[in-house]
Amino acid sequence: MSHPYRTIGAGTLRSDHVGETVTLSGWVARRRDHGGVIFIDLRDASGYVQVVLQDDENSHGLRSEYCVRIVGDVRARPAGNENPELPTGAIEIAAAELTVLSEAAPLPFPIDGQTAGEVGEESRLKYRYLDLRRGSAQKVLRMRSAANAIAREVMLRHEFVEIETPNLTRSTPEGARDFIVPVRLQPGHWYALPQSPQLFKQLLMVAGMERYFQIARCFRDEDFRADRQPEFTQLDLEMSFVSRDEVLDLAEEIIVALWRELAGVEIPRPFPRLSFADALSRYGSDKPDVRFGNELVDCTEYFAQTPFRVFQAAHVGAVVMPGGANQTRKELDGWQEWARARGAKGLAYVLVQPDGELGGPVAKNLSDAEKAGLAAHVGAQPGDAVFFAAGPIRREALELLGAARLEIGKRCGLIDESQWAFLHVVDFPMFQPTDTGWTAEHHPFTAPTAEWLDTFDKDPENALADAYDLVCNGWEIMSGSVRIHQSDVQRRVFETIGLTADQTESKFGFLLEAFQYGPPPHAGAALGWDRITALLAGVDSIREVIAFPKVASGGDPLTGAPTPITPAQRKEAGIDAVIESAN
RNA sequence: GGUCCCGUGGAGCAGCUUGGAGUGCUCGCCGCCCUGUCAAGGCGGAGGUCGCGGGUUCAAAUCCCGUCGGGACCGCCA
Repeated sequence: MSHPYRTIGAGTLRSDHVGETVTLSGWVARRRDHGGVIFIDLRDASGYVQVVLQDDENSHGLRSEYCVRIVGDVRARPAGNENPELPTGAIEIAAAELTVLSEAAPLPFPIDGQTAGEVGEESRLKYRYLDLRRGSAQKVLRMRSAANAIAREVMLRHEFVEIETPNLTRSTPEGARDFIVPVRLQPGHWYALPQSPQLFKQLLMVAGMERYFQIARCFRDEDFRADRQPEFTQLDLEMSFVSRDEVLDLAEEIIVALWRELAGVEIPRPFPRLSFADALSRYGSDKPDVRFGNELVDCTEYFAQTPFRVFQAAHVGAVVMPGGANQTRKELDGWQEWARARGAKGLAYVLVQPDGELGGPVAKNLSDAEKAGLAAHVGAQPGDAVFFAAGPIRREALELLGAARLEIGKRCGLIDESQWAFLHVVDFPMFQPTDTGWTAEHHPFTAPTAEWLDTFDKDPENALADAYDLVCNGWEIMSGSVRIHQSDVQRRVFETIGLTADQTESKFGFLLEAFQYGPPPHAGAALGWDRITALLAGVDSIREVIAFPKVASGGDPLTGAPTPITPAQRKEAGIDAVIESAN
């Protein structure tokens, strides 16, 4: 039986098919018109094959990206004309029949060819359906599909249940701005799109599902970054009757399976674990890139008696820039600008001269004893530069140095790009200070660690939460926590962050009510699926792994979204309805 | 809300520092030639409000101000 369009994939043809008559359908990737004979590279989802056509009006008129059907015989290429570069290079199709299924207008940018990857992003997104015809883009989306399948396999093997949760819901307690949707049936009332399925998955634990997962779309109305889109995908999961390590084990299993099958790399387990406190001290970040060392050095004690006013601070730290002493004045000034762009006053530096003497504007402010031992204390060699951050708030000083460390890593080529450096960051602070008190660092349902169960509300500054992040090469790719299931603990958390009973009732009364009916101990996490697939694909932006992403102003160049609405739509949606009790 | 980079025929770039005719490169497009190419080749051709507006100047792609669009980052995103 023959198929009207295709009997076999173009890219699958090999020498053993010689002699067969095949029907192929696909696109004209390239054509080479010699007059009497015309070669075209026919592309379909399986790959390419060379088709040989005799010159006639039909074949001569073929252009790039015409959609065509070819019937012809597979034959071995004439001796000497094989192309070992191509999987199908030993054979070719002698076309007996050519049907143009549809023509293509001249292309807005090259699809096949060497410049294909260099096209401006706006143009690529406007014609995303053409952009996606390119092999590299196809590969990425197919890989993402495979990643989904691998994750599902792992989850189902562990008896997780895949459950969908609403996209039209109410505002949840995460910290981001909500996208809101007017409700025609209740003018003046609005749905919120979920920032994550957080509350629903906890309700599913109350419901006795025990193990839930979902490849869930999440929505947060915040500004874009290379790794942030307003709608993004998480592999969301929650487990009953487990503690932290079982969640981390499962996460490792998912990651190892993904990297094994999609990157061909065996990631050793268990992944290293680092406390938040150590991550901050050593790397100045809660998502350290540990593909290189060059760790921060604490200098607070070292400068305890310093005559230099700037270093008479609660916290002084340093990071070394190898070979940084021979930077030009302009480059060193550039670092000051770089630091100011991050809200710092500047970035003090000392240059270790080849003879070991210290140079730079800061050196003359230091005592002789300080100068003598400084290079040894921070681990600097002659020729290095040492950057310092000092200030009243330890975390701020360390984060500035952490950013400098990353920048140094990039500029000095310290980062081993071939490496996959996974680690769990654990024991986050439970609360962070606000102008008036405390707020939850993670979210208000995050449990304290066992040591802090009795005392977290007496010492919120130092209390630790049983929360965890998974980091790869400096990207946060998973975040989760053990949840609170005891009502008295929950009540104490609300009191600590200053929520009144009325506020908790109106914000998440339904969850607290559910928790009156025998909630199981539970814990969970969400894996940033766009970031994980971007890492696997080796691309710099998650836009590359999303079929139809948005640009930084929130628009989609292809559809033109968002658009204004008509007065009729506005009226029908009830956007302008006023509710007296609204606040 | 802020900082920085980019915007030049369909694509990707150079030209801008030091103002002087839309000047150049690679690719694509159109036509003709061409029977073994695979980034085919040869000849010829078309295609531009230099993002937009204003200013300086005898003269602006080039300098200045503003604005729009894209990107990176800070803030923001627990």
